[in-house]
Amino acid sequence: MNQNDKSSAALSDVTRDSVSPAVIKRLPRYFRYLRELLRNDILRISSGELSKLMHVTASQIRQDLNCFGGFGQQGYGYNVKYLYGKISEILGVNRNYNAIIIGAGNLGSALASSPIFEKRGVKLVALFDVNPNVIGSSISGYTVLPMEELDQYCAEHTVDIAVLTTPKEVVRETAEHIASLGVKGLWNFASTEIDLSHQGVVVQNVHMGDSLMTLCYELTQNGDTRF
Amino acid sequence: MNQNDKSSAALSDVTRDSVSPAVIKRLPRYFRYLRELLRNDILRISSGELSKLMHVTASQIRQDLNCFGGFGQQGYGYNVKYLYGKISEILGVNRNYNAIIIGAGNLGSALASSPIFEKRGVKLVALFDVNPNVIGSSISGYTVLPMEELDQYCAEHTVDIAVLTTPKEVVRETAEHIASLGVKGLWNFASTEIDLSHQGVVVQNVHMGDSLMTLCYELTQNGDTRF
DNA sequence: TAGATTGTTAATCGATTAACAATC
DNA sequence: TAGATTGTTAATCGATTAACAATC
Repeated sequence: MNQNDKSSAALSDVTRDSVSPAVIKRLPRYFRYLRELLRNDILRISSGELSKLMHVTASQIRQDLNCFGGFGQQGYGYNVKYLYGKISEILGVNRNYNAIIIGAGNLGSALASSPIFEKRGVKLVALFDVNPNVIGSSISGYTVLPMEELDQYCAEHTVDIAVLTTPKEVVRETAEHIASLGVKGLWNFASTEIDLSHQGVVVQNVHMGDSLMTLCYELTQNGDTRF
Repeated sequence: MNQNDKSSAALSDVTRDSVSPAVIKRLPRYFRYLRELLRNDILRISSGELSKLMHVTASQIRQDLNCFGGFGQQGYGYNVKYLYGKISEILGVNRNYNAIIIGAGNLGSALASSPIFEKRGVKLVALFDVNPNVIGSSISGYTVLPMEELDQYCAEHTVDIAVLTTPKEVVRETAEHIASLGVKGLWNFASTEIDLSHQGVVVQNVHMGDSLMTLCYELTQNGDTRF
């Protein structure tokens, strides 16, 4: 949307050069803050102002954004709408990726019912499960399909992302199966890590439990009058 | 459990000195792999073997573990059971922290029904919600309590961690309210970031959406024959 | 033009890796 | 003892911050 040819070409050139993982990990955070600014009708912001808001240095913001091109203007700052558009483009928000959920248990249902996909331009298209009690039931407007239909479904539809919310015991074989069907992205919620990079499949392992443990660690360090 | 006084004292000394954030973030991963080794009756491992398993350098493993003390033995390697115990201790797994969930919606229910707390030595003790349709219902054996009873509950019970699964619109005020009741740890699932470090409250913001966006970014970089 | 703020280079800081002496 | 592997120091690498010239 609203993209001019010149900067779009420049963008592709730059994004092909590998950008540091540290920078990439920060992009979604910029995306969130820019959206919030836009929601509050703030149309212009300097790296200095944004740095106060986000609690990072202005230097880091300018450095980060410049990995992808000169999105600002000297003496003015950044046009929030334009910058938001660029970050969205970089993150692939306007690519309309299709996602399926494998495992329509509690977590799968929670994800299906949440706006998490929609807000990031990802379209949830189907849910699958092995449990006969769940198959055929309706979750957030989706009829849960049996796993037996997965192959056919993937053959007939474009599926970019599979969300894995199966028990961890079966997640590795499920992942390999899905990869064999040509799905190129896995979003894995099982605590078992998956690596299919050798097959050209990108994986994000979520590990909510690690986050809980880090919290416990910090609690344990932090004063902790109970002990 | 099974802790000898000398090494325990040494441990406290070391943990008080601040360990680098990069190391801390890796601890839960060691915890996971060590548990898995133990489950497979592997009682001894060298940094070299563990490095192959975890796809990190042996040097990093030895460096990381040494932040907390000499847990290995030259010429032998590491005793898996002992090391697992030590990491557990560092992460506070045996401290029996109590947690409550605020917001018994889809995600809150999913967490309550999962073994995520139990596996890390955290005890879920109650769920709260504002929705009259949810209050009084039973989720995974817990009767959902009305938010009005939160203050009294926290006064009468020890609550270490509050899990925030409320809509993001109310998460900041909820967080401040909970902090005012003396709860020292927040596990926040709303996409709005919370910082209450000035009040001595530790917070882990989960941001599942950021993970999804990073996946989309990688998909976009990775070949991506659709475009 | 003068003021402001970016883009970018150089300096600093922290984290990772390599190497090896200590030691089981 | 000889072999293996840790603990630890030193070297490298990458990421962050500071500084300032370019420029709107």
